[in-house]
Amino acid sequence: MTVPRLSYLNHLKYLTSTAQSCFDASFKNTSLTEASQFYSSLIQQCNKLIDPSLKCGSINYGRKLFDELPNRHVFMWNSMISSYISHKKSKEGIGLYERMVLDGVYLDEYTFSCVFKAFSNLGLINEGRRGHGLSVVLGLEVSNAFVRSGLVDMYAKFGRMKDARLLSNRAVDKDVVLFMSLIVGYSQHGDDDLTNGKLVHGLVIKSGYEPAVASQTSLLTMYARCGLIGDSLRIFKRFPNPNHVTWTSLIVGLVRNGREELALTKFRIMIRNSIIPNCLTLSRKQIHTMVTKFGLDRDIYAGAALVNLYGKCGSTEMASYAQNGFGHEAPELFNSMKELGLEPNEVTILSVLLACNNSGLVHEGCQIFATITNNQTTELEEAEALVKQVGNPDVVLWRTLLSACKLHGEVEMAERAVNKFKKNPAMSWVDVDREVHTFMAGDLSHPRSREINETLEKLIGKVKLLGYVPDTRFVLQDMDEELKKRSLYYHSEKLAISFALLMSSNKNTIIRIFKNLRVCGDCHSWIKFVTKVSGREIIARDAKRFHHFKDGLCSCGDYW
DNA sequence: TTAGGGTTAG
Repeated sequence: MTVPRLSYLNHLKYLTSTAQSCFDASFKNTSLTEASQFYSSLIQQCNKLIDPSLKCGSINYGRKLFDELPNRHVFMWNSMISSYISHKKSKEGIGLYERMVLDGVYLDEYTFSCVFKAFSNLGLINEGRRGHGLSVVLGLEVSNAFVRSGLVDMYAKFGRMKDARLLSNRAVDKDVVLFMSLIVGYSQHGDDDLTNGKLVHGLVIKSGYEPAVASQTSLLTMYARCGLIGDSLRIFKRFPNPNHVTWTSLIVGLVRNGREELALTKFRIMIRNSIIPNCLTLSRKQIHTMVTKFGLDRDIYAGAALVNLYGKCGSTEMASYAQNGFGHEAPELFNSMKELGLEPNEVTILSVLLACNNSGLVHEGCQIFATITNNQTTELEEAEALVKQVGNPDVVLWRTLLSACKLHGEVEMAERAVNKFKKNPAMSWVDVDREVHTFMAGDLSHPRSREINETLEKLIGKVKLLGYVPDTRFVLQDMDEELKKRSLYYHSEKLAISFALLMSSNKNTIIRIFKNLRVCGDCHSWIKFVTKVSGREIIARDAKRFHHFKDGLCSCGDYW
């Protein structure tokens, strides 16, 4: 049979209606095979017409054709849905999927293999589960690898690694796509799932997919995020030609695990190997000269990172860099960014204000704040509303708001902000032999608590001889003077430092501690004395900035 | 003859 030449849409209409009548006829007709063959060839022609219009990106035109067709084959529904999803229109894709369900269109494995992605894109977990149920009822979860990996990926994206794992266990024929979804899931949500992550790695090795470069980098990231940087390094060594993404993943992993110096070394090796870093590598590495050398100072992220140099980097080298008044460059850089027509975002503004604050550039800080706000009070109210909108605002957000209130004398709002974060208990972390130990004030839970307290008492005795006087102004609770002194002695940072001193006698090893809140004035003075009596360097990163204590002095110049 | 995963940032 020849198909008459008609306009595009009419042609499609003709094809589909012919297909439908042919399909209807096939039930009455004795020549069923012939009819169904003709039917499929017609449907193919239809999709050949409709699919390219979707693939070329003219999705609206494709939809128009789709809507006007008298009969739509499941191919067309699927093409339409997958086009929506790949064009970042998951909502529309799901809309069509739901219409298919309501209209009683027969859903097939192609429908499900793309629709789960739309659920995870939109964070629709309940709808996703319902879709999962439907695929089970239709027998597609079991029979089709595409459907299954779509489901595993969806659960992994939702962070429901247990469900993802359960589903993948059921798959007899695990393929590389399934493994990738699992590995990426574990690397992003798997802080408590290291055993499973390792297990998956084992399975990947067994199934022969290990050499795939992409999954290797994911493995590297997975181990780094779980704190096993040694394993990341081992994986990295096996790369014959690591690219800039691989390098960046390793460097970011090292920084995350507190190995800044090694990260810097790796960064230098990377440059020596002629791997050009991009703004992502640099925004972590935070190296000013590199940023300007590669012309990346126009990039807003690199710019923000550059300005943020103060707050984040824990390496001695960077600290001394910061001490040389680098903070003065922050406002200049900020202004040149604006001159270039780059709109600063909230991170840029926060960073530049932080840098001004750290360098005592009050005037510059106020000026910058003024340029971004016309009506300051209203802006502050908006800021407060914004903070409240954030699902679970953390202490950093509230503190940012608080500093803004301070700047504008907004006492009432400041009180509200203070009330939100004061509940956070003070905690300190210390890294000893690549293991992180956590301490809270008066903490007796550490297995070596008794020895830690002995070390601490001895230290207090020694520093008192050098002139340390407990400053009880930093105890806010209402109690008698002696008790106040005792409570100061057991602040979390004092416990963490005592533990580090107990564990390592090597004078060259720098002690690094982290604290979730700001270091208090008494501890600050105490730590300065401790560097004198122990001859050790101590680096403390608190919630606000970074303090480098050495020979009885601190890099912040007692201004923080 | 319509389908699935992919590492890095403040």
